[in-house]
Amino acid sequence: MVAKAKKKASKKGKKKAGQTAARNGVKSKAASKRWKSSKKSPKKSAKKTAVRKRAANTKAATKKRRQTAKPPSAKKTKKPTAKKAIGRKARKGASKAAKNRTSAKRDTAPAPKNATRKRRPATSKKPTRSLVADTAQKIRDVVGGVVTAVLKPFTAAQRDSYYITTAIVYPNGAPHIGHAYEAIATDALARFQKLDGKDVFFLTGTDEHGQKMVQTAQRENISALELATRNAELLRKLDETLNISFDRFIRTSEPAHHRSVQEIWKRMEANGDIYLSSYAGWYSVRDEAYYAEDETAVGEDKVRRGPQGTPVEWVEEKSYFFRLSAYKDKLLALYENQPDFIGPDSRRNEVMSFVKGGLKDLSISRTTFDWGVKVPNASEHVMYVWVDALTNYITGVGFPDENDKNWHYWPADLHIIGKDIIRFHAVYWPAFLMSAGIPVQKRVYAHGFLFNRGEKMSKSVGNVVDPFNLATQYGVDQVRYFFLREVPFGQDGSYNHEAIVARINADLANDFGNLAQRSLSMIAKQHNGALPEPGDFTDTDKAILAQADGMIDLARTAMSTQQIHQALNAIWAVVAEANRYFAGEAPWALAKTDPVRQKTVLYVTAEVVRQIAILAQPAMPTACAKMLDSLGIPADERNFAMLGGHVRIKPGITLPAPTAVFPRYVEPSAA
RNA sequence: GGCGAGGUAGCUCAGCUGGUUAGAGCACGGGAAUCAUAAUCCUGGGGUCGGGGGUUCGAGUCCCUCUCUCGCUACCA
Repeated sequence: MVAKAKKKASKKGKKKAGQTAARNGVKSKAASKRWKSSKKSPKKSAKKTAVRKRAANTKAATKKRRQTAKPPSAKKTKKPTAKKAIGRKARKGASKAAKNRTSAKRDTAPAPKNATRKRRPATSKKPTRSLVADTAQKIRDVVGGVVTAVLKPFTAAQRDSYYITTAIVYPNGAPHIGHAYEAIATDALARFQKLDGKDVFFLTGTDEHGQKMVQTAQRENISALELATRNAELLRKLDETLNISFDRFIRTSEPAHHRSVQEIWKRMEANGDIYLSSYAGWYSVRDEAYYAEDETAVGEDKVRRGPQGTPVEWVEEKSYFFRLSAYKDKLLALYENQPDFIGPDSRRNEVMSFVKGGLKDLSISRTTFDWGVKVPNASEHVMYVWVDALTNYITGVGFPDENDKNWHYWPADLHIIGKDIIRFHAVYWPAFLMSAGIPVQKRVYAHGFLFNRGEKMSKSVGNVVDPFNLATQYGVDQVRYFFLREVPFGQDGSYNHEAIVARINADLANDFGNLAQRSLSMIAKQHNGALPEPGDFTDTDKAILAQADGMIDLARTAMSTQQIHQALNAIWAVVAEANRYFAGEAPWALAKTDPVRQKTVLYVTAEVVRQIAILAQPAMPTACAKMLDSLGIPADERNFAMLGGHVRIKPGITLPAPTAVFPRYVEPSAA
């Protein structure tokens, strides 16, 4: 009983902490607390679409292997001890035979189920091709509805621009790994669209106002603006280090932003949605949040404290309110009519249930500090948090100047944010926009949090990782790849040294880097660096080419719902298959027995590597550029229009000496 | 308390509208190859699918129940 009560109490405290995340920008410490104990990452909708593909891949790959394998029955008498074991083995053997039959059947099946299988070559010993088609279809089956919904409001003809944003960061400290993660992911999404032909605008920046900034600055004996400037520069430097391709870095202290915020305020006011009232309660300066009476307690020192353990004081102040309560039905209609407005699905469910529960009006101004945007015609008021912060997304493209050269980008296609601020982006922001008569953004996608060895990063635990150090230690592209591939986007993720090294060495050095190296060095040594002219393609060649050609569609499908890891999975399935192809064809042996055939194999491999390198650019721009240099691909032939098989690498061109693009990570001590 | 999502190999996870023998990656064991950044390829062992009922010819896959985990949210004190 007591324990239960205690548990409840703490639960409540945590919850409130999360709600007051307010000004903490992208990720609040307090909000993060809630995730501390979560051992497993939430498995939600993302996972469903995510892994289906992978499963399909691997399954088919296994089938293939089994087809070429010896009859399993030959080995079945190994361990006749346990009855169970025998039964098991026997079953497995039978299973293999059955699977062989089915996959054989599938390969000769009369008609593909659907158009997506059109690339499937006529016949082959490798069922992996159909696997690609299957995969594509499966992804479509799962997310197809969503994809079409995304595109519904704007057909391609009407709109080829793509406006994407990160959340703006609260710069009261140095940027941490969470900022790096969000920037990397958003950058990969932005680069993908750009390479795919979209006119992309990518906004990021800092949310600089609020009392906490003032307090931190006071401690350091500098002004809030100086503090903001210092940390904004650090953040910008981090972005540059990580190769983030933002188009504009916005700071909310900019005069342009103040103008913009005041304008949206006026429009909301003109619409009758802002009114003056008063706000009273127990206020914690340190948390910058109000607490209900029952959330506070008087301690032994006779000081009343809030759930975060910070002192609170009774404050009554005039405050402007936004009539959020009037938007319940409109918001619900928005979620219904635009099912893809919030992602992942689990977040959508949460938001909808929150809104269904009824909305309270929002306090949107403060008189207790003045570091912020002044309320029009009420200069003793400063805007409080969300009207100010959220409006950056329209300031960034020129609001309120609708003749601005960038205004056509609005409404944003995608706001990438942390899961702790989903409500502000999926409830408040569209309500503000509706009130002001501005089109609502298309979509909000919430990513998860990162944990160091499963634990939240904290100074006391001593596991704070500086994102700059990560980049230095492992390499920028390596870090980017790791986070994008390792963490299903939308779920929480965990990272540690071993996992990072494993990805770098296995995926990048061994699988991809070495594939390029082993083929290109053969071209360099045996063909004087000239890309050989291929002979006729065998079914095997056609199979691997078809799989490479199919990558772009898979990637597009995955990326349209921000399943970045899924796109990379699809690409690396081809990397694996290409290694199988190379080993199977053994061009080093063909050099002596069948030189013509060897040329074809080397050509096909180069072509597959080319497509992989082009498609992996959003994740690893620099390394892939080097790889494409090694393949002699001109700068203007590195976009996604060059994928899919209608364009092939040109034989005959002389390639520069290959260099190791993805070196193995060797422990410093062992080096 | 309400709503929602989950509990499948050592780890991370796939398994669509129920169908013959439950899968992958990583890790581990064995073998092959030697072009390549000692990088690759093949192969094996290992789960009775949280517990218990039920429906069905047949359930990881549907229903009930218990239990545990996680998320959102309300309220009491």
